[in-house]
Amino acid sequence: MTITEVSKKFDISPTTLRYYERIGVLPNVTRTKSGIRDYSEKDCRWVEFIKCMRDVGMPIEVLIEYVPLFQQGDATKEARKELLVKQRDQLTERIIEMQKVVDRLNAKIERLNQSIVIKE
Amino acid sequence: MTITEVSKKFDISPTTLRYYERIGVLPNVTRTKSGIRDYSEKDCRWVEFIKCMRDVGMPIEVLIEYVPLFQQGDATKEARKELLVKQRDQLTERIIEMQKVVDRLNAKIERLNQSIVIKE
DNA sequence: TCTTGACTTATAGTTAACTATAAGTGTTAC
DNA sequence: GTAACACTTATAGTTAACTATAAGTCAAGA
Repeated sequence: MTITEVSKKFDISPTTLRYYERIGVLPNVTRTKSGIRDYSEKDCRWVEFIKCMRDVGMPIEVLIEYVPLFQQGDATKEARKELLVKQRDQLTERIIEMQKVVDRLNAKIERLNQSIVIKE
Repeated sequence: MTITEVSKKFDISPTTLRYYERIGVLPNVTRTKSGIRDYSEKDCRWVEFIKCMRDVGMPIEVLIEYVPLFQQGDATKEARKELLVKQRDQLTERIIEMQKVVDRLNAKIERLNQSIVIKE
């Protein structure tokens, strides 16, 4: 897959895809013999993973740490697990906080509903 | 309450508190006759609300829109309700997405756990 | 062959939301 | 009465994560 195809598929600009690769968040992408990026299945799975993690606010810093660990294979399993557990826990905490805010907004909305009804 | 007290209570710097007021995200704070900020109970409730909303990622833009609506009173109840409903829905969607990522991370962690156990 | 699109490096700009600095004045508590 | 804190306006800097521009090379399809 060319960079524009991947760009469309995941809605990430080619500039950003190159940027991700440059800063080490995307493992080196497969190239044609002439040097043009030719994203493999595996490359695409990485792109999707990065997008997914970025979309929920995982910092790029964390991904920059994770990628080389992954590439080093079995030796880094414990380290990767720790990183993932930490991120999962942080995400879980944020979900709980956000759910509380949803409840709070719902209470506000409910009060507005009631006073609107009374007025009519 | 002085600005430093409020700053400590909510863990927001005095600079940020003044900034919030300046951009219109915090309704004008009560002042002493000499002009020094003297946060009332109500002022504090606003600070807490703003902090809470910012903490879950609600954009300042949205709060800048909400505050004057609130100050205009009853006439803007419908508008405020719409704004709150929209924000609640966006928050809910983000929670769902984040929960999916938590599940995904859990699956990854589980796989790592298993392969670590097998190796031992 | 020529247009279109890919490549590179390097630098600079953008956005959101602060955060800091300066420079000068005013106020309050000990 | 003075040190510690508050105030103001204005401007500039910071951080994260892109996003854009330039300037020049290279390659593949109609």
